[in-house]
Amino acid sequence: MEDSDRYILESQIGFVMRRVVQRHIAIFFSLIPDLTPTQFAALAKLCELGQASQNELGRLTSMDVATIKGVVDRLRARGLVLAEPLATDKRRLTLTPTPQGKALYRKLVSRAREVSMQTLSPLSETESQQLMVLLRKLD
Amino acid sequence: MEDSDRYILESQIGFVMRRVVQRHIAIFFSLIPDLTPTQFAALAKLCELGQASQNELGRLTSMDVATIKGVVDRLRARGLVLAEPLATDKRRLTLTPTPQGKALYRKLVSRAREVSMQTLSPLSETESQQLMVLLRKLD
DNA sequence: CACAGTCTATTTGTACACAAACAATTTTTG
DNA sequence: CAAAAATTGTTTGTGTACAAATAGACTGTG
Repeated sequence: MEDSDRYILESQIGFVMRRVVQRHIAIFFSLIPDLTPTQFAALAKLCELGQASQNELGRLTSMDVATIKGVVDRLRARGLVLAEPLATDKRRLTLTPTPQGKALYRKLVSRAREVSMQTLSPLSETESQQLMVLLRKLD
Repeated sequence: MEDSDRYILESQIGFVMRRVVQRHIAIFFSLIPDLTPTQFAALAKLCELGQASQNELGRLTSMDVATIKGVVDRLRARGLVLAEPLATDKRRLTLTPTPQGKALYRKLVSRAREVSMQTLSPLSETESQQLMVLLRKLD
């Protein structure tokens, strides 16, 4: 009764994940100080698609409407993304990466791969794959 | 060359973890709307310790000095935590859970266990343990 | 003992993250 | 076709999260 009553914060999945994410973000920042992980994700996805509406980009990068707006606004302010209203649907804002946006993405993508590698560096190849499989099930 | 050039956002550890954390927070909120995960972590740790300085509590819950201040301020505002300057070291703020804070913690702790269980519910017992072992290595 | 370095807490500024409410526009459907 | 429903984007408010700067208090060493 005593023992089962104890709640060990450090053993909870949420707590451990928060710490792992903190470490990951620190690694990201050390290798890519130019952009935040979120901004890079949005830019990467937009470069992959070539074009997308703001909402669409948010959905594909798992960002809330309010969040993606902020992220896109900052990318626009830095001249990495262009936004234009869509003629055929006046609700939508069509986003396109600018040449600078594409260039920055191309420059940073290898470092982004390195971020993932460094994050997983305490694990063996097999362990890394296992982890990804398990995390995907929680996705 | 083509294939190794592709950067698949959805396969990156950071992206997947962000999504898993989002799901976890949603589960947390559905079971414990009273407090945020962070607030609960701080309260739980403080109840475990009985007492701690603000900085100490921050370190033990992996929160930045500015973050723990905000969290503690909100717990104090709700009468869950009491803060008193320490006579023997005037820099420190001694934190103690109030009776209401302790009562709330006792009330919520079983639900917090349930949050962890629901988060891990897509995994078998063995898989959950594997995941925790792997995440701890990235910690 | 003095003072340089460390520690604690606060403040400010930037950036996610999400809920809720709103306006403007499609789209659906009765 | 007209009203209802859904979609897109914006705004506001709350809550992490972290960097950097500051002030006050302690500690250690010369």
